[in-house]
Amino acid sequence: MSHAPVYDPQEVETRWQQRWTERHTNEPELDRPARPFYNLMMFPYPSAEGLHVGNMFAFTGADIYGRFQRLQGYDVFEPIGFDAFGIHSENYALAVGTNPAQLIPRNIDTFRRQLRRFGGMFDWRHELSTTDPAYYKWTQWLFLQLFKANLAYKKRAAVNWCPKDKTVLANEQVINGRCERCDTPVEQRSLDQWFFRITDYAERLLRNLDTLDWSESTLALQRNWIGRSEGAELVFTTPAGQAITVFTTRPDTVFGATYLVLAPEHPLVEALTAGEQRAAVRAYQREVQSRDVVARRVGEKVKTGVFLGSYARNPATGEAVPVWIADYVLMEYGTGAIMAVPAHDERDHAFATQFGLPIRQVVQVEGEQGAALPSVTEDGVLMNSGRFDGLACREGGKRIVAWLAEQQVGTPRVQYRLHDWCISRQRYWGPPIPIIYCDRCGPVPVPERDLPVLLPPIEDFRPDDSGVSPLARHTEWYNVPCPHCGSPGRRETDVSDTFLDSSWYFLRYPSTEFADRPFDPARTRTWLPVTSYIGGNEHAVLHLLYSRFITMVLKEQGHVAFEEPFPKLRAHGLIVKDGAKMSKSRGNVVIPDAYIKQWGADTFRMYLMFLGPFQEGGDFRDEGITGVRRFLEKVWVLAHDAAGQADARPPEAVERKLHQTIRKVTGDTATLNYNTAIAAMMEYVNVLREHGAGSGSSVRPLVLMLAPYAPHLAEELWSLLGGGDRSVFEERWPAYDEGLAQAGDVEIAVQVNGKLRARLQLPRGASQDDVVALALADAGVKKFVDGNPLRKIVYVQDRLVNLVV
RNA sequence: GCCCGGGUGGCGAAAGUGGUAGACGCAAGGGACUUAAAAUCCCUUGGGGGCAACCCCAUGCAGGUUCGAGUCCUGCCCCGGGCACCA
Repeated sequence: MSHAPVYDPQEVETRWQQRWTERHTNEPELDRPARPFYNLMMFPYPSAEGLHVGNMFAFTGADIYGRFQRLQGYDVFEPIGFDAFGIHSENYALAVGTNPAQLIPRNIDTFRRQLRRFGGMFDWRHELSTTDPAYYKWTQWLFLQLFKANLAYKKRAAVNWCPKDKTVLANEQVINGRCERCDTPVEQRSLDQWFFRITDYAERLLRNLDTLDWSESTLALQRNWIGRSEGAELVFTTPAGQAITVFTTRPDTVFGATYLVLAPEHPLVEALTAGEQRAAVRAYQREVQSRDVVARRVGEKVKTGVFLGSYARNPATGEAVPVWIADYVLMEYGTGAIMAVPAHDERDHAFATQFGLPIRQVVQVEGEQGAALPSVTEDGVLMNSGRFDGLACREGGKRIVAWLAEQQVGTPRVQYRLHDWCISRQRYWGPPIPIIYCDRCGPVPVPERDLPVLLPPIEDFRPDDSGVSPLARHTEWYNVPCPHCGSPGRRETDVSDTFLDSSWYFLRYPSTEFADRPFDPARTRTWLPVTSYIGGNEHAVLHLLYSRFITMVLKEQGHVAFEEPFPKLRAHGLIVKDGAKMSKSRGNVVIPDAYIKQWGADTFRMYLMFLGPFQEGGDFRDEGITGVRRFLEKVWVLAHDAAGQADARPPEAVERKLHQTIRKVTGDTATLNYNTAIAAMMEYVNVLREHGAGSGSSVRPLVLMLAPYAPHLAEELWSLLGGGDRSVFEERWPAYDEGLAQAGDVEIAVQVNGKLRARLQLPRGASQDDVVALALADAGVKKFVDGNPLRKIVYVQDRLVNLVV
């Protein structure tokens, strides 16, 4: 009969959260840590709705890992902050008609309260927000470093434009080619925008991936995004001598190139258009432009295009092939021009069929017959290709490029899908790009001593029809003297992309108290690169790629000593609701507050982790939560009972299970298999209860193992079991003894012809002869052996024996 | 279309290198305690057959390798996520 008091999670949890704050439990020594461990999780964007279950799932998983490492004896630094700039905040602010500068602090307050309540091991001394001038001063500084290194440049690029709202739209604000607010069809506009030369680093970004300990899924996403392809640039020449350079990954098929297609924006279009085609070409260019940036890509794949009225010479065949423009060729990739091989490319085939262009087969694939078959495989043999006939595609391609290179009309070439990073946003809610335009000096960087360029607190932050940021209306702010020559200048009015804010926040955390430097060299040496990064694959490409790029640049400039910020990264799974991603529009977003109130943070944390494998995610259903709560109550009672008893050595069966459990939980926690670690602890509790109850020596290790998962409860029970005033997180993770974990008896499966027929309970280490003899003596086995001679015996020590007859 | 994950009981899920499928939990059914209910505790629970001890069938589908396949190989189907006219 237990005399344990009632488990009241609210009371226990608030009490321990207070103590953690008072005693600075979660604040490691940053300057002289013995064993630094930087435990990073992806900082949230503080939405008005508050932290949702998806955030909590991610943070809990990362927090368990941090707490586990702390119990291993590391000085764990687990910071948190807020990614509070950006279009989401701004759109919400527009919707409610309040300046985001007023809204964001409120949202952050809510998040801070929720993050404390769930029991994260956060070092709040080092909280940061990207909207804090003390932070974005250094975001602007970062821009200046790239500018000075000639890695930032300005270029005209298309943006989405809503003609009714007269504003620039982000891609995510365009729904089916229409403005998400007013449903007006969106157009393209060309604006001068700032870009970072991330493509200069494409090869390094790709190659380094092989050295990183990352989730396979994240690596794959990043490799695809960088999108390396090998091919060649080939030159087609017009009778007038104009060279049209195309990029192809299949130079082996050049003999089948029966026409050329340029992107409608290609600079040569004007010069290549014959007089009689002028009107049609203009009309087509206008039509393409009238579509938004998104529709150009995801629109129907019906091929459209116009003949320019001119021809160019195929460098391989010497024949004149017609030159077209079509929107299926993109200016941003390759050279903006392609040679079309309709016999072996689906898109070219569709286009050629539609416009009656010739199709010539140049690859024969074994087993495939017929000239009209568009085969894109590489394991074919060349045909209709002059002296290259009969060569395998790969080999033939190489020789054709070499041959064309001799004539100066071919070069091997590697292409990346990755584009330069456009960081300009014609918006209000971001860090102003620190550039001043001067008529005499051109674009002049704001001197570092003048940073930050403060975002002015303006009344009307609505984007307007000028196509420039609302900041342009703030004349006091906008008009400044040129830092070079002092003549009247104008500020850059675009702000930078939020991804720039988040591309370096991990460098800032250990150094938040330094106002005069972005990151302190000594602190950075101690704490970086990040020891463990846990986050979702929604950031697999943009954030994780930009952070790597920025770190490479900082390394080159001597600001940091490493070029990969996250040597170890694990992607967690997605929490879905009723089989679908949670989103405001679906109305299936789960807010954790009510669950924490009803069940307590410890129960809710464990429930989220018990739902399924952390790295796979799962469907949120609240039915199972009661099982976790029951488990914690059992632990509560066991600990209270044990606290009142003499500390006896547990019975053998309990001791064995204990050591097996420590082994299992240690391994599973280290590999983020939290669901099975929890199951193992449940099994152990079941065994303890079967043996009546536990003593201190059998319950204390359980409390330690539970601590990362249910930190408040563990603290409470640890102090009850003699921990005194010390936090359980000052203790060490329990060790297991392999000998004690080994079972005395084992169950050996007996199979006849691979089918299970009996099980034998035997002492560990029984010999094959003994096992076979005992197996043959078993009535059930005898029946199936049926007097036949044994043809073969398969014996696996302490596991099974298979008798083959 | 391409690239990643997945498909196992009523449900969430377990099964180091091929070796006793379904641990752990939920739900459900039965029982104990109770005036009663809740809570708690005990038992049952993949499907089928048999009074039984046992037997047969079962890890998306179809083949294959093996003494033995949820696990490996080949070809499909379905679901989730990412990219998407990238030449």
